[in-house]
Amino acid sequence: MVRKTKEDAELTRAQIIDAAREVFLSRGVSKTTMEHIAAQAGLTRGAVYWHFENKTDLFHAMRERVFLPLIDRMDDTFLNEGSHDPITRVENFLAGTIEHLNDNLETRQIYEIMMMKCEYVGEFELVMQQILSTCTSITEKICATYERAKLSGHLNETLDPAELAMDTNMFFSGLLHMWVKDTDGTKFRYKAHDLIKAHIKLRRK
Amino acid sequence: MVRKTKEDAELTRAQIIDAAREVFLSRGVSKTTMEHIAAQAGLTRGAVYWHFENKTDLFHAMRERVFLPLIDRMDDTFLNEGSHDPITRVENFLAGTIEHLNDNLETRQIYEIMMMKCEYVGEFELVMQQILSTCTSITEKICATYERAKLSGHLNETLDPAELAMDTNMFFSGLLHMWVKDTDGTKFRYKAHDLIKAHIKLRRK
DNA sequence: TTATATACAAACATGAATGTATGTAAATCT
DNA sequence: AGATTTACATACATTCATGTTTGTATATAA
Repeated sequence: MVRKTKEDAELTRAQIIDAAREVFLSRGVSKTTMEHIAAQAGLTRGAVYWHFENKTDLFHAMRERVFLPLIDRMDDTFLNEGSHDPITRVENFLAGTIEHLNDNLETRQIYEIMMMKCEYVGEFELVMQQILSTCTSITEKICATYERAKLSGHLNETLDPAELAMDTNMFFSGLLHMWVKDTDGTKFRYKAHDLIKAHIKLRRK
Repeated sequence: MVRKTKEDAELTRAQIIDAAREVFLSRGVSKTTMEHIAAQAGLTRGAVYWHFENKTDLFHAMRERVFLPLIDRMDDTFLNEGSHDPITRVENFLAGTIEHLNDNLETRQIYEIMMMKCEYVGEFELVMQQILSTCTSITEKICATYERAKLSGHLNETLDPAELAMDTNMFFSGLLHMWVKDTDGTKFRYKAHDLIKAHIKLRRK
């Protein structure tokens, strides 16, 4: 059996990405070979090399599955949830991200790979830069939201929106790391929502 | 030239660890070979294999140089700086850790390796567990300190020490990650102390 | 002072992993 | 219907890293 139809080929492509994710997760990106991935997908290296130039190419394909949607979701939460007050919108963004991780196996695994099973060296350093600038843009959006909260009187008026936004960003970054790294869920995952509530409570009037 | 004295051997051992750190940093742990390390140290693989069983063994030796002192420093800051009020002691711990990273090249590089140039797979998963439990113990110490602050009236009395401690822990974890990852220092490093001040300010009465 | 253990260097053997090249059957185009 | 791609599998060549073994000069111990 060879030469599938075009849709079939697209399907095996996705299948290879899924296989790569599984193997990356259990063996780490560096120690994963094309053979591992092919075997996990029930194919040979020939198929993998047909669809992807090399492991790096495959990694980026996997990553895009998650990080392009992330940007969209962020805008949605901040711009379209006009019914809640600004501080609640921030809270919903934080809680929603955690919920999304909780519900979505693919996203969760890719985050775990990127935080614990990947070395940011050479061409991967660009990825790290990209992550950092995503963080910066999140901070800016949170800052703008806190400023609106200040205007609408929902924010404790003794506090500075810019400082609060960066504090929230550090908090969230740390929370994400802990959440993802607590793979058995015994130490941090179950507290995540309470932590977010407590963090947000510090800001409310 | 062979067969050095016992002190000479101990010196080359340290030299190998230093070399490993440099190479781990630039090539990532997985892609580093014993040959790379030996060359960087001006030796052959024979020397490296004499002092260390394998790369993992060498990695752990490198890591211990930083993480054993860390535990000590933590106790010092929390227990012996009795002259300041509790909240200031927390602030000093946070700021002191950043300062230590700033001043100490070895520590900074090892943190960078552990956060960005290392895959936590197989035997390395234990290291991650260890890091997580260190975090938990930090939280506990911060919590105890906030509780003393509440008793001594330095803490805003509407706040819960346990919640605050976990919030501080997430904040600090995020800050450390950002600080280390901002390798050129243009995005986060220069703000670190202000971020800490702002974070602590939220807690003071 | 001689024997032995030490601190390495050099050589060897083995096992991957990679990328490419070739083969091939079926889908698609003309 | 025949020609040509496509979507893989298979085979090949090369490079590279590892671990081990052996060699050896010198500390150190007896």
